Amino acid sequence: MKSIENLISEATKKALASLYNAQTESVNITIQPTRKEFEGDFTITVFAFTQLSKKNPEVTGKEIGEFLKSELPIVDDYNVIKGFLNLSISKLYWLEFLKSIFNKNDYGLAKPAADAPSIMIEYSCPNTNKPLHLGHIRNNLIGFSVARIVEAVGNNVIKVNLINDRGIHICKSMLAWQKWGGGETPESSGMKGDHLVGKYYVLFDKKMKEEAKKLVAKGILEEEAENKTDLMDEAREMLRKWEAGDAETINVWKMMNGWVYDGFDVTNKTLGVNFDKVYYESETYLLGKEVVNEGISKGVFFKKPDGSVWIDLTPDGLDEKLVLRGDGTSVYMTQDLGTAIQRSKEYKFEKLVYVVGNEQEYHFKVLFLILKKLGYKWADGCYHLSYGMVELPEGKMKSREGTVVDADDLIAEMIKTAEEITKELGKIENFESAEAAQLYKTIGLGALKYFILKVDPKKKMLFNPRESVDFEGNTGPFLQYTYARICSLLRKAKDMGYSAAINVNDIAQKEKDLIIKAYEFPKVIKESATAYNPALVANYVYDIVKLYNQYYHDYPVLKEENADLRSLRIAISEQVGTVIRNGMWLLGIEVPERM
RNA sequence: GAUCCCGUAGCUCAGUUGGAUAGAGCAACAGAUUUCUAAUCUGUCGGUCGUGGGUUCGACUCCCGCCGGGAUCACCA
Repeated sequence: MKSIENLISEATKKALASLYNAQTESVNITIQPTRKEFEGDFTITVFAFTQLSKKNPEVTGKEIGEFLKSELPIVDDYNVIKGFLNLSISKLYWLEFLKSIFNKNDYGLAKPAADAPSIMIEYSCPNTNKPLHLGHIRNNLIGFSVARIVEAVGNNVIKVNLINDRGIHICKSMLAWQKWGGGETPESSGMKGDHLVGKYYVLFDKKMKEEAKKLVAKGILEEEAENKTDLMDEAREMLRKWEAGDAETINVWKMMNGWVYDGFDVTNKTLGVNFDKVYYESETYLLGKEVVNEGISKGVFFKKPDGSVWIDLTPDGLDEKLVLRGDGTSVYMTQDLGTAIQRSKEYKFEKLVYVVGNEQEYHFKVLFLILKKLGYKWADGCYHLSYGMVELPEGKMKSREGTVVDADDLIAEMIKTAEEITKELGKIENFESAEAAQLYKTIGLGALKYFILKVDPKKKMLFNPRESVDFEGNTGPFLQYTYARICSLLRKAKDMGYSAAINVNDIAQKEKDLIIKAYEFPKVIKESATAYNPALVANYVYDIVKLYNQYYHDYPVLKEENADLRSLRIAISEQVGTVIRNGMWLLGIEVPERM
């Protein structure tokens, strides 16, 4: 079925050709929803056509409107205000449209064909030296939601994680645990593994600073002191041992990373995010070296006298960039080159999306440019989904100042608040305790996820703890509530023997508004997939929910005595419920059937 | 110093490839429940869209300058 916009657009071109004898190949026709203060459903801006018609906008609009009205059966009427041609689409058409999507539980969600393009999305990418925090939550939620959205427009999606499980930071935790841990484990301490390891990372930092302070007192420069501590030496020594494959070091490393993975799994499972494939840096960090050699022979890279390898990007307006250290060891760029190339061999993807914070924009610009210069065709399909930092009312999160919002704490807090508010409202007296616990989780996480996803990923966002636990207005629980209320309505309808049906030939304005809104759903998903922006879906769901609540308030459904009207209202309610459920699915937010 | 991003109501955010009188939520105030879930709905208050130019029939949107905030430019990750 052709979209209305297409029909209108084509008919308008026909009008221009037949009325004004115009060439319409290159004419761009802008069609937008009519603003609600005017009569009509779609609006064509006619200013641009006055050159073709040689008449003023009013007259041009009228002539085109008249043409469309007689030519297009779906156009019932039109009016022209200033240069705007407002078209009213026939109510019968909207009812037909409603019929066409009605009972489709997966409305808006396309199933990817087997031969559909593949898109790889990398997100999360934590270090294993400390637990996840609010920044990771934003990353996880964006990555997971974008994956669903991209899938819903018909792509095959491969969700991947790249865990930074090696390096000096992990050695710091290990060293501190060996020195002062006394053999403590998650079991013996009762601590979640990632938090336990994080505790030793913090302890290392504290002890090292104490040592550095003494060095400064002895006259060593402050900026050099930390690097000159014995503790840092020991940590570096441990890293060397790790790289040399020292058995004892590897064992401790494996054990402590295992604790961290168990911890991450719990957090990710609670958040509801997952991956198709997990990469570990310990397995990929050597990958890029060969590529560097190839690059030298291809003349893309060059070697400096000290042996370090560089690429000159000054012709591209960037700097010279190091791709391999003088001692032959990798830098970040080396690994990322190698990993990307390996992935391209493992999976045939058309796009590779990196969900990474905007502080790394330069890095990815360079990475993609190098891949392109190395001749990889798929480099054009690489995209850095660069999201803004999460800030707190008192400023940025700083681990040194202890202002980092821990992911597990935050999630627990949201769930607790959901419980308190639910109990306060006294809505679920007849719930089993397990059912109630599930509901608190659904609501608490719904609030958190929606709070984060409703903001454009590209923008930095302010996380105000007080506002995040607000469950009224433009919030996740508000959307969930509307869904639950629809479910309740449908349950009652069923009990009363009423069913949904579309047997009318007239509808109220608010009903038409809702159908039009539902009509926009697939379009919104497409836009949101193109822009990798879940906020478009979030804001859309909010819009339709707001419209529906007004409708719910103004129009009785079950109390309506006219059976046809009643059935129509049930049908509309059910359809809105489907849109809410599927929209929330795209955001990774669950919806409760009662709350 | 160079490059990039951001600046919309007291606060948090929307605002489609440039379109009509710039919209929501929160906060404040005033209302609506014998009626399908009031986590709801309605109303009031709130704006020189940072600022000055330019392009255009038309600019929050595009271009240039300036002001303010942030990020990046490591043989760190």
